[in-house]
Amino acid sequence: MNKISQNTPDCTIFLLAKAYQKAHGQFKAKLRPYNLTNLQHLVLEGLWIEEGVTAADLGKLLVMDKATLSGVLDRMIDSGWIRKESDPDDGRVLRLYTTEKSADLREELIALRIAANEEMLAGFSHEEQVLFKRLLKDLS
Amino acid sequence: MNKISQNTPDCTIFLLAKAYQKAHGQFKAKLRPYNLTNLQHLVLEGLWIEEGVTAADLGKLLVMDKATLSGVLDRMIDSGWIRKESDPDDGRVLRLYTTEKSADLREELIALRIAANEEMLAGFSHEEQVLFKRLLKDLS
DNA sequence: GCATCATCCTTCGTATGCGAACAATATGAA
DNA sequence: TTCATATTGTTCGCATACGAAGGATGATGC
Repeated sequence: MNKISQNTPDCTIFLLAKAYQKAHGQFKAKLRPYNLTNLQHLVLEGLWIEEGVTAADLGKLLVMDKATLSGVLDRMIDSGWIRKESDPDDGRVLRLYTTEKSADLREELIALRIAANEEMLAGFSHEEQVLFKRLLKDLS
Repeated sequence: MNKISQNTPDCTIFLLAKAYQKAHGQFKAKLRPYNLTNLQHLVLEGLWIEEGVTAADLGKLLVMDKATLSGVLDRMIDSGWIRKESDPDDGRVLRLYTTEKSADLREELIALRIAANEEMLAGFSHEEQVLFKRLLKDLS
């Protein structure tokens, strides 16, 4: 049991995965009362930046596979967070818009994301936080 | 499109998720020739540390949900990487062992993980690598 | 010895994540 | 114009993830 605690730290990918899983899980718990998943929240943040964005562009924005996005969008339409409109100029394109429901919760949900980020980094000094973000950005 | 590039960097959880996804995807590509998934590789590494480990203990070791692990183990048995044995002293317990197939590839697969880690961190200085690992460890 | 509780594993349901194939549509070259 | 090609979104298949419930088994208190 403690053998692995001497071994796995050499695997940074493992550490990265577990750090991600923990942060993801904590944010997930915060979102549960809203019946939103992490990915659905991310889609809303994307739409608040670019209302009427194309599904393809949103996928690029969020670095998300279009196959994954397709299902997420359908579920968000079913639960009333967003709506689709087909582009009049290009029959292939879907444009995405937020609904009143999401507009009403916008400030609350953005605050939730900010709080989740702060909680995750709470144990770090300011310098460590800046460095950590830079290192992560360099990796992506 | 560039609006989000000014915005998402404020979300460290997003950066963490994307860094994880990228590292995960690169390792996944390396494992494809072996018909192994990332999680299956991780299970093998766990078994090489503790042959005959309990499924429950392995889950704790790898910080993995037992529900997830159950399916992973079944697929690994089907593909001949591991085998199950029920504990003679405790009828609830399954003990996991590697097969010859995985023993034969052990050094190769461990080298693969080391290479994947080095590639991921190749852009960092030694100091940055050490610091990055420490920050990740602190998060988990 | 038995009822209660804890533990181990499985199964189910829902939601990613992503490669691959596909239909519908647009675009560009001949 | 028409055919080849590219793009958009959907669907399928497989593999995580994980909460929740359930069945089998062990341990504990009385």
